[in-house]
Amino acid sequence: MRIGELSRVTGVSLRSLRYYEVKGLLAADREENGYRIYNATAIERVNTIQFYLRLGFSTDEIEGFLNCVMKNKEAFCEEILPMYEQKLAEIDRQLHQLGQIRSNLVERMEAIRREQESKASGQ
Amino acid sequence: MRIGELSRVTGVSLRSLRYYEVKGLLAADREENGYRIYNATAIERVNTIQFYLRLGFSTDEIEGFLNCVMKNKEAFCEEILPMYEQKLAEIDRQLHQLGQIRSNLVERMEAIRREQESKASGQ
DNA sequence: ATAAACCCTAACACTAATGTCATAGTCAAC
DNA sequence: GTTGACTATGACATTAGTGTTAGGGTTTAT
Repeated sequence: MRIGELSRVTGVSLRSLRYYEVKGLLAADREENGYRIYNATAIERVNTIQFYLRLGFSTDEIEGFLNCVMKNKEAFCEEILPMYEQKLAEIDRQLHQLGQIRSNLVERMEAIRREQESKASGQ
Repeated sequence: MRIGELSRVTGVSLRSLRYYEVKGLLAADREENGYRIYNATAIERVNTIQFYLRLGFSTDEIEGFLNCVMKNKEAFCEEILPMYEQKLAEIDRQLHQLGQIRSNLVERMEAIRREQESKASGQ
């Protein structure tokens, strides 16, 4: 199939499909005129790429285990679990940081509201 | 005081101080030779900018209320509480999204571990 | 008068996946 | 044989604050 069809079937833009090729995630043969041709397995491959992107993995990270998880079940790939653990730690760091910011925001908001009330009550 | 001293006192880089000027956050007079000169209030102003940046506000957002909060107490500025609420909502959206991703990660990790164990137990 | 420390502007880099546009070749259908 | 749909590559834009470098003036102290 050509790139337009692959885009329609997967819902991924032409731009992104070409980008995945540049990043080494998605190979394509070429017709004589230079058009990319994909075999049927490309659909699942693109879906898999999107799956990992939504999990917060970068294309560079995905490149490290995509071939393995496409050939085997995820659990068979030894490199995948450490990647998950590392990504989880990253997410937890971000959650912690956002939580800190949130606390500070809420604290300031409460202080402002207290000041406004004390002013309104003629205090 | 000149920019180098302001940088030393506040711990903010020259680059950032000049950037704040471009963004309209921090005005500076000029000596005849073109050097920026700041009055003493610039120190508190820079500290205030940093305070809001750490709360997750952008320079554009800070520009909207900085003059008011520098002249008055925060609670006096009517525009500030809606900004806080908006920022809090933003943070909560991000927290929610990160939480979703985290759940998916953990779920996948558990599934992988289960598969590996069932394989190891000769299942 | 020279070295060291200071200041100026302007510009590129960075992150990272995607959108968009420009220019152009190819192909199918009518 | 021309229109319209499809494809190709390449390049710039996006976010946003900061780092860094280049090239060039100024001030201060010795």
